[in-house]
Amino acid sequence: MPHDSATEIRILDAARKVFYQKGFGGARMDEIAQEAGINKALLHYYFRSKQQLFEHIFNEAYDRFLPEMIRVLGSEASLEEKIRSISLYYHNLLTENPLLPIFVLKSLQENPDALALRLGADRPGNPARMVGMLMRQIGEAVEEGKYKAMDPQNLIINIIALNVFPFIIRPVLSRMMGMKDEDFITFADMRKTAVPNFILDAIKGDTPDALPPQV
Amino acid sequence: MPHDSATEIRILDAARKVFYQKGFGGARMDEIAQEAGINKALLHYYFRSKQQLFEHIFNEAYDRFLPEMIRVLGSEASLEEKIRSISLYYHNLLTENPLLPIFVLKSLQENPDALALRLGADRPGNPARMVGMLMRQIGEAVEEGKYKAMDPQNLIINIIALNVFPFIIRPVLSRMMGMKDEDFITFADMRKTAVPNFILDAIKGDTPDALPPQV
DNA sequence: TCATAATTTTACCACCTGGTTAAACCATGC
DNA sequence: GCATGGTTTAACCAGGTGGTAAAATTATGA
Repeated sequence: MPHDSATEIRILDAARKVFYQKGFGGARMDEIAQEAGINKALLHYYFRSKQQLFEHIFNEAYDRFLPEMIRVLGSEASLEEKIRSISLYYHNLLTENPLLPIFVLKSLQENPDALALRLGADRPGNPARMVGMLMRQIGEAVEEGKYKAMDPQNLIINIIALNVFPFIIRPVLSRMMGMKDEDFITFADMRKTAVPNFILDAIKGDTPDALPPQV
Repeated sequence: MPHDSATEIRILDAARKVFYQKGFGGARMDEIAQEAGINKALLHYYFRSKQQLFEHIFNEAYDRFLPEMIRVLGSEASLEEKIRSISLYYHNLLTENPLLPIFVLKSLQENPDALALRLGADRPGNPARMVGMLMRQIGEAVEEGKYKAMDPQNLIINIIALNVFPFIIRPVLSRMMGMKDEDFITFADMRKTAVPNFILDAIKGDTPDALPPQV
């Protein structure tokens, strides 16, 4: 059982690169091998199958990006502080790993059930439980009259949407609005404060949630 | 050259279904043929190659969902009316075609350049031009003092993000937060008014865009 | 009715893909 | 040196993939 050998690290680096770009179905074992500077048989020597190699990469991503998020959500900070922290956190995470959102989405769509156990597991630090905590905090802040009445679940989705979406549609932005790489970086950088401001203004507003449409 | 024959329609229905679910790379010609109740050779008889069949489906999606959006953006309505209209429009579109966003994202990532010409073409009704018009309208409304100072591009991304994102992460919602199909429909239905209210409160708020983070 | 063209099927091919086998290579200890 | 065990490679295989050829079937019109 090899552990942390130079070869294994090179394989994981290559696999991460290829899987992130192409997803499970689109990735080719030969391409990963070539990217790692070895041949395909050796790849199977270290990781028995494509599936096992993929799971290494997916779990690694999961373990890398979740703990910090859980720390933020579970802290004693105020709602405003949390909203600002989450925005900064996503900004840093996605600037360093731009392909992460699409990778997760693709994986979840290609193989929904295999990942369900991981996401749904009822252990401490479980994301669902953390989201539940944040929802309670939102509910309390609303009852105290700090913010207008709203559905906590709705707010959480909005927070994540505003922070993650630009990275998901980055290719659209670059082709449709002619946004170059440096433009995107400037844009994303500006949003790391503009987004929490936008959210905080929204939840302080006076329009109740259930207002019917006027068009 | 066959046109609109019953077989061709069955093929397009089948291709739409399979391509939407699995993307270009994941789709199998045999599966499309079986779904259409014919065999693979006939598929190639109607559409010479997988690539051509795929482009039919992609262009069809593009032509179906864009004109109405352009009509909304190009109308004489006020900014508030447009924001409400866009939210309703996305809600209807994505409720009827839940797989559309992921299909577009996947396609754009798999084959970015082939679709660039379509998105970037400088013809009237070109999306980039419509977005430009909306950006000018936002800028004017801000100058009139109706809303706080903000970056128009930022607002457009926020509008789209809040409307589209829930449909993109629907699989996450169902597994992580235990949201059943009927729950999601209720949730999305509520958002079609909650989202424009959220946005309008946000842009009426008093926090300037450039406030530095406080955490 | 029957020739002609359009439609549909059967059988097939070349190529790619994940995975395996067996042999070769190489470090280590004696 | 050389035996041993972990590491790496070349060669290969079975199954699946997009695509094609040619025969069979069905519609069309004179």
